[in-house]
Amino acid sequence: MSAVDRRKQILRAAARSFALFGYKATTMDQVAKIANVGKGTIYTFFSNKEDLFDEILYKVILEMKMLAESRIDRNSTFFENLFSVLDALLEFRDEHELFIKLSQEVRDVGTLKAKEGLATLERVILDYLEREIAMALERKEICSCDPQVAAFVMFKLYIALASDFKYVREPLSQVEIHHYIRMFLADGLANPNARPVNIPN
Amino acid sequence: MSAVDRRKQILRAAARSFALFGYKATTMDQVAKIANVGKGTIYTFFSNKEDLFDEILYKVILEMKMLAESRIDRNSTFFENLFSVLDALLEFRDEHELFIKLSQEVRDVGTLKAKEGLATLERVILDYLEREIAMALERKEICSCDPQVAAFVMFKLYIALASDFKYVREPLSQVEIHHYIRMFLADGLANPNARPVNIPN
Amino acid sequence: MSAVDRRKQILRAAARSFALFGYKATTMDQVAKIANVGKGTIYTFFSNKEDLFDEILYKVILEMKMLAESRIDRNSTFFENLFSVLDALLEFRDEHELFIKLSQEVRDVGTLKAKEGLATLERVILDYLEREIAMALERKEICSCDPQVAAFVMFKLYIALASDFKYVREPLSQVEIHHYIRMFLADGLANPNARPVNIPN
Amino acid sequence: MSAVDRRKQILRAAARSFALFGYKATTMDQVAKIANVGKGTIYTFFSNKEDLFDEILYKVILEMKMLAESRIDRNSTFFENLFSVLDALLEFRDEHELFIKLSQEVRDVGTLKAKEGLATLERVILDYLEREIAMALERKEICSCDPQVAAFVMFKLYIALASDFKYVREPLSQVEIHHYIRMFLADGLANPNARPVNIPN
DNA sequence: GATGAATGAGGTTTCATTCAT
DNA sequence: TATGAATGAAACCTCATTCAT
Repeated sequence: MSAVDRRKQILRAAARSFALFGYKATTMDQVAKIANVGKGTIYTFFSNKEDLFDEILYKVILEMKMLAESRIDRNSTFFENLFSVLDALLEFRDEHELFIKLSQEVRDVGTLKAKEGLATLERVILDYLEREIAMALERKEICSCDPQVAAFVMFKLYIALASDFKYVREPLSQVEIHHYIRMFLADGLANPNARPVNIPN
Repeated sequence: MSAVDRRKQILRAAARSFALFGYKATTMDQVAKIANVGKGTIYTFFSNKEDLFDEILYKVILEMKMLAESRIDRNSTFFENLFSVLDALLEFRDEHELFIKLSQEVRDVGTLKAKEGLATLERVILDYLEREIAMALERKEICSCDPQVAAFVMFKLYIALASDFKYVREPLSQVEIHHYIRMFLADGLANPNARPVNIPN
Repeated sequence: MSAVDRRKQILRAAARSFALFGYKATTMDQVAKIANVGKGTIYTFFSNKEDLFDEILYKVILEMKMLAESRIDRNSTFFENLFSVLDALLEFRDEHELFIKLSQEVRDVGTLKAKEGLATLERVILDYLEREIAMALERKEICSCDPQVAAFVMFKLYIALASDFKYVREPLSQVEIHHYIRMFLADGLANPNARPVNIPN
Repeated sequence: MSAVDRRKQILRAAARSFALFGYKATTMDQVAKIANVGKGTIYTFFSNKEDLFDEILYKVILEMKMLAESRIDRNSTFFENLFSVLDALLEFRDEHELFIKLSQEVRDVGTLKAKEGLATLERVILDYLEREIAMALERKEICSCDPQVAAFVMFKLYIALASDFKYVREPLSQVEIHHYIRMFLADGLANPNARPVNIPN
């Protein structure tokens, strides 16, 4: 196997383990076993556990950024863009979701550097959302609110439905997630005009 | 200092540390230092780390149960009751918030017993919410949706606003939280009739 | 209760626990509980665990010395004296046995001082036996052998029958012990003249 | 050094320390230091202290069983067989002696499993001896006695001479041990026909 | 003087990291 | 270069000893 393949395999294994068990509970032995490489091999590519973590973080940030930018169309409405990006995210859900969990476990990551890394990603996402929301406000597409709070709620709502939910009930399909985000974010629960959720299955 | 005070001090310190750093990352040395007691002292009150954790968990479950039951009025509407309980929870925010974080870190808690404890609490809350939502649906107070999803979203929305938010921005006041939950849950962002948030300060 | 009574109670409790569980496995909490006094009380009489141990040791040494001396009659034969002392020891078996165990656990006693204490007692007993055996040899009462080895075997044989045996089978009565010591020590297993053991029960 | 060598070194060090200081008083630090390995290295071969102890126990049980079976000859007399096994045991004295001590410290071993392990070994040895003694009784090779008591005394006598003795005096040679066991067990101290001990040295 | 809650040194065990092969 | 055995810092927990009541 090539060195590049090995590296990717380690990254994939680590991402999977970090997501499943968190930063502290992920042991290098576990990563090595999942990646099917020797433990020492990890250290030929990454100088330590934190570095490995950071690289995964950085990759996800980059992917998300590119993905979002490729979907935004300045001629579309806020909600059209939001749902377009949302659908793109959901297509790679398995991959990103692995990460999404980590943002909730910031507190477990011992080192300052890793903490900052996670904060960075969250900040990148929130900043982007805030700008979009601010623009939507100016165009009166959404009702008056603090863009910071709105962005944060969107972010958490997405994570809750796309990832957290399956830990307590059967996981939601892409269509269901899409629908519920529209229901809670756009229309409101008390809105009598809200369309009922149509679950295809 | 009296024994009861010491016990409380340890509980407070542990709750604080569990909430800040998670279960695994909380060391008994740390708890001892925060509580300003010797490490051994903790073990005179709690037989081990898990016991300490369980006691905090149990106390929170009890408090929340009592609090919710005291606020529900069967003659009031769903949203009236929801906001009444919400306000009660927010009054003790500092105390409960400590716990709320833990529910996000279930996966990091090593022992089965602790895991089950956390799952229990979340399940208690969700079950309660689902029943209330199902009743509201029958009375047509809210629009058609899966009560399980709606309950889950409410739960996560509360945690996001009351607790998570302050890790990225200035914390929200009780009034703001109240208002945003109404906005996202009841009225919807796209609703032109939604009242703007009035921050007293 | 008087201070002297308290002191005795602690000594008795400690002797019991040392004998049952050994030096290391005996905790001061345990001694306090058995003695029905506060843990701190022990430290008003004994400066530390080792001191408590030493005192018990010293007391037993004294008792045994006095007991042996009171039974020895220079006009009697070696075996008559041996069995006389033996019977005296067996009368206080419960009390002494508590100690006897300790001589086997010398290796568990962490501190040099305690180790030396135990060695002292064993040495006192062995020296006494050696002198008696040497005298018996001169009088041709017993067959040619190294008094050091003979003394040691006598000592161990006594402990084995009077104390160790009950950990694997039903404990032996005083009469049985007496008889078996005679059989193994004086007559020999292969001796056809040896009288069979008459167990009264 | 090879892994197998390291493993053996740890076993040897642990056996030595268990024998010298007992189970509780043997620290993993001590074993590591004696074995000249890092503390963690022990845990690459044995999952915990008890496992390390059990392995030593099991090995000794096996060795003793095989050794005894290889020496027993049904056409020989009881004492011939006894001394044959005895000599075989004495050849590996250093190795077995390490264990023998442990049988005296059963009471200090905290865990049930270890306790049972030690009891098992003692029981195996005693059962074997009892059967042999019962057969000897039927053939009138030895005088009337309880086989349980006789077996126990033989066991303790062997331990006393082969192991315990050197803690109070110069250790006995193989020939001396052989001779004294014959003297005390077969002939009796008071037997005028007993041959004097011939120490070759 | 008696007490037992409080303490921290020292025990077992885990795991990120190193390094000889 | 890839490996995994070896390592020791740091975690949890016990218990002899102290000291405020």
